Amino acid sequence: MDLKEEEESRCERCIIRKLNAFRNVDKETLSKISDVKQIKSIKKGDTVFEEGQNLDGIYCIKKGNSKLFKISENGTDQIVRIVSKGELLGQRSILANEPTNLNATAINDMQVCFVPKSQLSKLHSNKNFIEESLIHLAEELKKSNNETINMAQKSVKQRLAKTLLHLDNCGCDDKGYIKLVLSREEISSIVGTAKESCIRILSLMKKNNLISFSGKKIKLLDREKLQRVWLYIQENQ
Amino acid sequence: MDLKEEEESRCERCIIRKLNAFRNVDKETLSKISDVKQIKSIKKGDTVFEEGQNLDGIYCIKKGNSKLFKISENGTDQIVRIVSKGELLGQRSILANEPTNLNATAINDMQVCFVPKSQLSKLHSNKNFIEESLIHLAEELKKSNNETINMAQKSVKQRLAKTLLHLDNCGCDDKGYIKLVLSREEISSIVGTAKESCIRILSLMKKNNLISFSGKKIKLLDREKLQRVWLYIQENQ
DNA sequence: AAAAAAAAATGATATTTATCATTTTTAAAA
DNA sequence: TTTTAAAAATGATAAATATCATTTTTTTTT
Repeated sequence: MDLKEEEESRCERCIIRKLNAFRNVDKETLSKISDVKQIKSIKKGDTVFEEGQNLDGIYCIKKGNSKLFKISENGTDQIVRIVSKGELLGQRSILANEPTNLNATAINDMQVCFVPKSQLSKLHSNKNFIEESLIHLAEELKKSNNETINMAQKSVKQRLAKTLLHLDNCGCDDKGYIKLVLSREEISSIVGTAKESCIRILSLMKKNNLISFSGKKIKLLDREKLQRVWLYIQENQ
Repeated sequence: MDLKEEEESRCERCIIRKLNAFRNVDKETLSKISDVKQIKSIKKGDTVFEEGQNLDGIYCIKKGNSKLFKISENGTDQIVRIVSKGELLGQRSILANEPTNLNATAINDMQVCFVPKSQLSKLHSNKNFIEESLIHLAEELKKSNNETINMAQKSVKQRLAKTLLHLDNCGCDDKGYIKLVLSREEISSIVGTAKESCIRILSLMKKNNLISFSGKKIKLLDREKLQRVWLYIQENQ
């Protein structure tokens, strides 16, 4: 077994362990799709796919992160989702057999496994796979509905607190800083606000000892208070 | 065939014709589920289901409209979707096998067909049905993502214009008024704003001859201009 | 290391939207 | 029909957020 194969096999295991969509697919089918799986490297800032593009497969993230976003007329992006290791990119589009409705760009250097449509159709006949996909889409729909409601009803401060808690939940480094390093502009694209507003509130949170910075990196100092900001329990500040 | 059976059979045809989810299901399976289908009447303002409730079936809307919404802490609802004749209620929850995440209430007097879970599982083994469900959820997810983006990036005026165009698209009466009559508060719950803000903008639109009123009913006078408001093409006003 | 460019931070101000109070209109009940 | 209640409309004001200008800091390039 040469290095490349070993690499692929490791990726496979990673998918099996981490990926809901493939969790219940039998080994035979998995080995069938893994035969043709291609591994691609995508540099930070590079595009995985663009809105309106016809995909001929899905991407499984092996390493790194991608942002799913829409570009608005005035140029400010809206990030809909951050996709991480073990998750799929392009699933909705492939399942609906439609062009993508969102852009996907690498937030940092990525490695992805590409599974062509032709191979996926093998999985399509697999009842477990299609049922997992259903459950996954149902889950995403619930989350997305909640996001809509949050955008409509929560203040920028609340949404920012929630975003920080969410990013923190996705992983910290050994010093407690949020692993996923985003620019202030990217953070405001998640929150759905102007970057100046975002920066202002971050500064305020720092002053109030809710968070601290190290360069661009952010560390949460008081998760409980941030949670209370998110839930809008007002206190002296 | 007594009246009740005739009624049921008409309902069945309505489903077959109008409902994507059942479009490709074979007649045999359909007749199986229609045997146990129950017809329920739901009065305006009454609850179909509440957030957190465990459903034991889905509702097909035969007549009337329902709003899917979430109640926020401060009491202002956020309407996520208006569901109309031929569409399903509770689908996401049943497919994910989870409690509902939204409330469903009758906007006007409704008639619904209730299909119990036990009957649906027969459909679950039906490849067409489950694939249609996948496509439907994928479509809903795309719409919901767009909603999130609109909430984040469009003004109240733009969102209101879009809401009016959408409601108008769902049907008008013979005099051109939007069929679905909503209170100002319900409209603002769709738009995601305070009812006073909503009323103010409606008044302004009326003054500018974009719309007219007849009681609570609204008629669109200039769909093109409303479209331009939605797209934010500014003009003298 | 110095220069240039990009990102972050801050201030001043304008705009949008929400909130509270009040009046008017419409619908429902007695 | 009169009374009562609810919904819609309007005004005044406050709060939230965006925008533009400028400075400071960080990062990148030469």
